[in-house]
Amino acid sequence: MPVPDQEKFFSQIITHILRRIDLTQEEQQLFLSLLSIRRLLPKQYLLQEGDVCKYENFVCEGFLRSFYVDDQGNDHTLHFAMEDWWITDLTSFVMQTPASRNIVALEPSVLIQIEKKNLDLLLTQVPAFEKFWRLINERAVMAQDQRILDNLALSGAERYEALLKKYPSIEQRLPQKHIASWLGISPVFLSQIRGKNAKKGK
Amino acid sequence: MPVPDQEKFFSQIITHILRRIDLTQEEQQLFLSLLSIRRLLPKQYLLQEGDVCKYENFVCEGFLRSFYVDDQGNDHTLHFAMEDWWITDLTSFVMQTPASRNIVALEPSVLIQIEKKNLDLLLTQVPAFEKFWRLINERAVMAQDQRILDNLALSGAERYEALLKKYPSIEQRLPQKHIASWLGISPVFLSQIRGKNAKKGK
DNA sequence: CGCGACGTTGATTTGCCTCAACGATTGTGG
DNA sequence: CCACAATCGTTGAGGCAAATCAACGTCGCG
Repeated sequence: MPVPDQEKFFSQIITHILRRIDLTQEEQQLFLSLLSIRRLLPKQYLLQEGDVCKYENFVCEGFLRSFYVDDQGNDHTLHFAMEDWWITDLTSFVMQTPASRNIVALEPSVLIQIEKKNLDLLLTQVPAFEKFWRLINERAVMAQDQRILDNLALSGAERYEALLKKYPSIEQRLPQKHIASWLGISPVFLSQIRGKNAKKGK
Repeated sequence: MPVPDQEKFFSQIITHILRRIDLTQEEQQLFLSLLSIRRLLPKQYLLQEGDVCKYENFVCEGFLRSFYVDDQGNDHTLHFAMEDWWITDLTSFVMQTPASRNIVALEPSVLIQIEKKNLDLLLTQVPAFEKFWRLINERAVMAQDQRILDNLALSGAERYEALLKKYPSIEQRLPQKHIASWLGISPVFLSQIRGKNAKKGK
């Protein structure tokens, strides 16, 4: 029995990919044949610490969070992912080693997954995908570089401001504690920042 | 007049590349024809904030540092680069926009440079290089991801310890203030950490 | 209705910074 | 070759940003 809406999600990822590289019909078909669709409910785990990450995941719908839990049980948010974003534990995926982090759905989500061995196959069969992943990685490097810079150069309040500027609607979609965790500050402190900003009529 | 030691540096970068991808003799020759060699003295700038970054730079010899200077004049170290590493301002290079940061030599250095338009040409002429840069970017993503995680989850002292574990000889090559700047702590505080570690017989 | 998750607010503590003074080292010009 | 300046690391004192702890109100949900 076919996955409901499979066509819709496949066409979504094809659109996403054709924005960056050109593919023939045959190449597109090969690509699609290597994918699978995965649905997650809120609080459902896509990856757990210790497991080997088998997939690169493209988010068709929903919202995911990857985070690390330290010895004292505090969790630290590494990444978020929403529609048209990719998410994985890259180190675990590339090296096929146990993951150091968890990935969990925050909303009902639909993902398209490609398995490691299928991705390897795809890259040899259709070299255009090398370019695609070069570009994806390139963007990731630039974004992470900026995040590192912000962590080094800005205060908690400034980082929050920068985040809001880049993703104005983030607050509608995420509990504050996860935003705080991504920023690297405590939820209590984020609340204080918001309190001050509110007074200043921002 | 030929650059002294050019052959040596070219063979160094070819070795570096053949570790990751296969190339024919012709492809290697094309690649080499797109490169240029650059020498820097200590304190000499490779890139200055505001300039557009024209090159990807491969370090044959020496040591470089990229850093951002904030409004208050504090500098923040983004990256180091030593032998067989690449360094650039990726955002400036990819988008051809003014750089937000500086890159400076800390030691006498020899770089191999490839210009943006030559790299673009190379990528279309020799698709194997797409794979090469995908792999380079992949490594960068993994390394930066770990750095972000360390910044979120570890104290200054712990980050220092992690750095020493990964690069035990880093202290021989870098002044402490640059290490502190990379770690995101003040030089004074790093000195205190070292003082405590020394007492504990570490 | 009652419980648990979340955000807020206030009090206290702490990790790290800034400022300042001081040796040690390096480099530079006389 | 030496004097001087400049740079660097160390050490101590005081201060601030942000964490922790705790109590409380709100909301959504079983």
